[in-house]
Amino acid sequence: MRQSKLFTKTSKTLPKDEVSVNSQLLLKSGFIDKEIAGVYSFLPMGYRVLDKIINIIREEMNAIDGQEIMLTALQSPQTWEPTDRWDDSKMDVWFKTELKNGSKLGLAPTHEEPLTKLMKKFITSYKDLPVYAYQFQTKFRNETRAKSGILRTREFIMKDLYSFCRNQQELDEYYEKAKAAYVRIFERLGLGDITYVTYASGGTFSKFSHEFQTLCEYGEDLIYINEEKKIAINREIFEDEILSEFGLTKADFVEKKAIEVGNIFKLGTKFSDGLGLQYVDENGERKNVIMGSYGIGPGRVMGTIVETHNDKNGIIWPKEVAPYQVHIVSLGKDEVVMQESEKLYNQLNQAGYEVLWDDRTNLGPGAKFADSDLIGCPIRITVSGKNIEKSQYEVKRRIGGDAEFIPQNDIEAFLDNELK
RNA sequence: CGGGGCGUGGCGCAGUUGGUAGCGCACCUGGUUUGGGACCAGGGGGCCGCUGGUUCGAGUCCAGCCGCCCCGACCA
Repeated sequence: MRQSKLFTKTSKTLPKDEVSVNSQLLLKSGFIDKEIAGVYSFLPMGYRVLDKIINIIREEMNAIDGQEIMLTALQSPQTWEPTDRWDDSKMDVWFKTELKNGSKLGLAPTHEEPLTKLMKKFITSYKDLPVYAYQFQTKFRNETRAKSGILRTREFIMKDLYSFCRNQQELDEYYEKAKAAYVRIFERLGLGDITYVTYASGGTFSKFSHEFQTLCEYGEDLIYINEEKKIAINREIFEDEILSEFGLTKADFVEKKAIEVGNIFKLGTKFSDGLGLQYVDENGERKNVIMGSYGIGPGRVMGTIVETHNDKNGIIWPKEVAPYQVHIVSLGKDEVVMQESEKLYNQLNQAGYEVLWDDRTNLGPGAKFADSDLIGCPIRITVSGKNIEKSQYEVKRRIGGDAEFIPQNDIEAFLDNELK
């Protein structure tokens, strides 16, 4: 991408009341735009990051036999009344509206009911199970208070996978596979070191659910971690009685703030019972399907990455999710510099790298370096007259350290080593 | 939903006792400049959040409403 063609611009200033690091950096760099409180648009660079996060999640969901679908955001009360979740006192985040003819509609805050209802059309026998379906879909939640940039919003994309199993054992096995998939996802997203599988309350059908909590001072959750056993416990179940099951006491844990980036939950028969999703087993008996749900919010993940990967100059994207892997910065407007830059740009594109080229000729070096740091691509290559004379490229990692000078012929080998 | 702060060109802000609405950034034109947010000269751009009130006259005073941020409560 030629930066001169990018319609977004970086900004030097921000509203003084915009406090969260993720909103500051993402707004300043032109990755996102705020429409209203808790409602954000993703602009070209931000959407590239979001898309990369989504694709990593998609690959891991496919790897555990997830079948991707796309359910509807518009929902009818009939779908939700059987489980009593159309009632605003039971589900208090509904956005509700109506058709011209007066029929009530709601914007889906989650999708257990519609998918369970859908599955009634396809699941009748034990031979139809298990089934795992997931989607990346916009959820609408009328939060009383949106806050923290893109960490708590009223409209957001969620990956939600739902499992449909014959029995508890099948669910338990799949649940463990999903948990392992989630661990891989957060590793690939660059959050592995600071993300903890956290025990949380489980509801009617299992003792625990699991949250994926990323350590962050700006997080709104409190968790308790034991590094030795790699165990983390959510605040709501941090009690002596529960800790004793792990052979631990409160003194063995350290309190940390964290952001909940994922959540997996055994639903049991709560929804299949409510909506009548049953199958006939080998003996001809009708049984409720056993369900589970598995959620991640890609937008919140993006905000969490920014909160945990930045310095005073801007964002430091992990290589897996950076909008571009390489940022070529051309200094000056010499014909030679521009020609050499374009040659490198074409070469790296052909080699399969994602390249942002700052080809703008109306800015000084300071402005370009500041923009480059703010945008936060992993590798910056500076092309200037003095480097061209020496047939070398000047390469700097966004994560830090001094610039290195790489002979022009070795640049692809260098990048292979850094990025592959 | 309770408390606090704030709404003025695209963005960030100033605006005194009520009296022609300003500055910086960005933008346009011309010129100089180019290794960490350059400079000079000229130029364009405003329902001052909305509605009503007081007044000869309101960005400024009063009332109501709307919106934004933060803290708290809430967050299958």
